Amino acid sequence: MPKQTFLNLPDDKQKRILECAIDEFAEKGYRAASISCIVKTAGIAKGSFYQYFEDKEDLYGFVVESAIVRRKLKISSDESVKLETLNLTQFIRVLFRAMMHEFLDQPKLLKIGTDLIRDQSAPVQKRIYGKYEHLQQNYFQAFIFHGKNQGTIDPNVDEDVLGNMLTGIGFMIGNFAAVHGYENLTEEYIDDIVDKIEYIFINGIYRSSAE
Amino acid sequence: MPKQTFLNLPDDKQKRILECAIDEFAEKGYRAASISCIVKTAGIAKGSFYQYFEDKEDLYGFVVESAIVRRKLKISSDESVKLETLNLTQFIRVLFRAMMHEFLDQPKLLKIGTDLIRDQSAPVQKRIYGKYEHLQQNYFQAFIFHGKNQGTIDPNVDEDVLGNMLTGIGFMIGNFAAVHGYENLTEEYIDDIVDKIEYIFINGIYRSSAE
Amino acid sequence: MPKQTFLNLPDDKQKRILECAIDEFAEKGYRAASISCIVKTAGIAKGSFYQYFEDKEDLYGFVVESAIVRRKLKISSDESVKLETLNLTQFIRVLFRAMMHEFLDQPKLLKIGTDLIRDQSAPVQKRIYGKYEHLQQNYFQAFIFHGKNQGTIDPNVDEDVLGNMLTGIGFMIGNFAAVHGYENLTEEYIDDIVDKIEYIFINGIYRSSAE
Amino acid sequence: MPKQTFLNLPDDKQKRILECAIDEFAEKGYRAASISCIVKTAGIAKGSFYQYFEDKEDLYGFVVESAIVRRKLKISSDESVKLETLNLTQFIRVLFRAMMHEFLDQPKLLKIGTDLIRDQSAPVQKRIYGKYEHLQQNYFQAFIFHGKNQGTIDPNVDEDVLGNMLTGIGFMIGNFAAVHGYENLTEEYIDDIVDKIEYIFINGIYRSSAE
DNA sequence: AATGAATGAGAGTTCATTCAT
DNA sequence: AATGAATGAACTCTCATTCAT
Repeated sequence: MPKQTFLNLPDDKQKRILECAIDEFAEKGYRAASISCIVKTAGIAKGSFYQYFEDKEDLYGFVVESAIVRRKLKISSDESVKLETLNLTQFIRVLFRAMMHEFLDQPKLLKIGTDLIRDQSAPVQKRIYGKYEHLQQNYFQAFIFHGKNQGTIDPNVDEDVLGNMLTGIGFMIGNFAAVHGYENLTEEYIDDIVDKIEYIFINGIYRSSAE
Repeated sequence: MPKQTFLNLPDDKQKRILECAIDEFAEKGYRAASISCIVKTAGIAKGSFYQYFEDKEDLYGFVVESAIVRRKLKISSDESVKLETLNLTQFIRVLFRAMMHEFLDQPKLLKIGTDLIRDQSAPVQKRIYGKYEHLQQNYFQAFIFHGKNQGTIDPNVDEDVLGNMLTGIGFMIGNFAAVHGYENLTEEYIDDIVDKIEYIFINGIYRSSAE
Repeated sequence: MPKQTFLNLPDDKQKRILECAIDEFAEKGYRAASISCIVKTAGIAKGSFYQYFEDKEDLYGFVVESAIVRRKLKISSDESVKLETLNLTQFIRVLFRAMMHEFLDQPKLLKIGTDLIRDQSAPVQKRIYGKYEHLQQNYFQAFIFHGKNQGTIDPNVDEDVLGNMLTGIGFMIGNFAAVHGYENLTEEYIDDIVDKIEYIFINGIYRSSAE
Repeated sequence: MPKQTFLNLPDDKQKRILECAIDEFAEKGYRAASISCIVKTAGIAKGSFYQYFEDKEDLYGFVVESAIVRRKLKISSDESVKLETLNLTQFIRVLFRAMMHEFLDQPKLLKIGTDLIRDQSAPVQKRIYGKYEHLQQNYFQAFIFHGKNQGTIDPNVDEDVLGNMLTGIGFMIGNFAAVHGYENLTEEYIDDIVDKIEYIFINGIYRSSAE
């Protein structure tokens, strides 16, 4: 929803402004983020900002949207073609790898995204969130449907619960990255985590003898 | 770290101030919370506030600390004694019920707690979080150790992964409550969710024939 | 004082710009009127505006001038020829009708005109007003001279006082229109008001026995 | 409607702030008046202003109210006692003298007052005006009723028209003062004007022979 | 110790005007 | 001549914090 003026800007300038905004919103959250700070970092006049965007909320919406778009692009361009051909184990590995890579590539966008999901007491976030809510668990819903259709996922498994567990794992990874540093999220480490998750999803958590 | 002046206050006054602060931080988050609002609600003078606490951050730290203290108390006094006697199914049900009940009893404290976990980029939160990080997943760690010791939980299950999945489910429930309202978190609904989670933890998510 | 560039413009474009400016100044007053708004409504570029006019004040002066010109045209073309042939009662009726009709025909110009008269403290208005002050009470001066020459108006009546009273009535009508809506300024209503004014101008305001 | 904080201020400080506000609103009108300018002139911090008043509109309302209060006080304390005992000629002289003196004493308040009456397109003025509208022509209504009851004013004279004519004369005097300077509004000049108005109200404006 | 008025930096936003194309 | 993006000063208003009583 930025104004046409913004869209007419040279790509690198658009990108520069967007990156500065992402940095600011990710670092400080919606409320504490400062337009003054953003324009200073981006090297534009404050008046210019208001020729690009309606107001702070408009910019925020744009940042959120761009986060979603980037996310979508990532998945679809990298994996979607082959998804049909994967068996379940491969599928889940691909999915979690993609998820985890997101934390490495776009940790700030994810920070903004989780803000959006959680801080719905703030009216602005609520409003923005309302627009994109339906895009939420698409990942996992798609994954679960796929598995059920393939006949590999147990149809008795509740979709919402499983979907939300996976969303929860997303938070877990983010938290891990935040605590241990993004540089520790190596490919190997990721695969190890995926193995462990997969183990639970295959075996449950109980001792065989206990069943 | 409130000043001695605060600790000298009569207990009910201390409590009143704390409750007002909790309300404010839970509702608006750290940044948007207003000292003016807190002192007005608590019925104290603004000047007095700064004789009780160093500054806004000092109060926030105090609120967080008290939240953690309360949380611990809750679990230990209610359930810990009997935990040893439960079998796994009962154990997990008790645990999730307790978790869910927390949302009903202390939604504000939980709001503050999750703020703390998530918003670690905000310098204040970072500082405060650093002090209490080690208190995090105690719940689930204890639960998993217990299960493994009992011989009911598969020792191959990774503790961190499972612990974080459960933490994730905590977020899920919180989100559900935030979206659908705390009044919809009935006992029945909770049990239904627990059943579904349990199903996954028992059976995994895959079709038996796929194993 | 628009620049030559403006005067070179096709008539309809000039007129369009003028009308938009009138609308804006009438609706919002000098200070609140927005150049951005005017250029958008008029469909010209903001840069062009500053090639037509020196600045906002320049446009305002042009609007005022054009308002005065229109006003003069109106009176002279409609009534002046016949004024000589009217008796006093007819004359005053014609005059007030004309005055009142002005509110119906040109409420915006009148709004601008009264702004000008009243707001002389604002430096811009002061400057502009200084140029056109002498054009003020021409209406009424002419009317009074005419009446005195005809021998119908008492030569002892002070011209300035009467002229200003009539100007005051102008404001009264404007206020009535503003409060009750221009659509309530019907012919019948106007005639009624004129009758009442006339009654006072004929009889004075005192009881006959009191004289 | 200022906050209690303002009312607790020492009288001279209250007065200083009020005077600065009057100066500003009178000089620039509601819209163009600047809070920054007022606080600088009054020598208070910007933050303090917002502890005294809700917002700009609140201050404006207070200024308007104080204008009305001053006006009322003036009349009632100076003249009201004796009004009953005056004959009409004396009465009208007293009234117009009072009116004219107002321009000398409070030209700024009158400027603000007429702003209020005229500029009802601005939502703020409209709102404030709505509150005090009923106080408007009280002067003149009282005067006319008094005269009619005394049997000195012709009951056929329309009250609204006469009232508005007198209001119009108020504007006239203001305009005269603005154009010729307040220093020219001497007692003698005032009496001269009153004589001329009175002449019209006694004799009407027409030549006796013309009736 | 308690009060609450005073402070001023900083927030988001607007707008007349300039300037590069 | 025409364009419309760029500019920055000025606006109203907020709020954590200090200070005088």
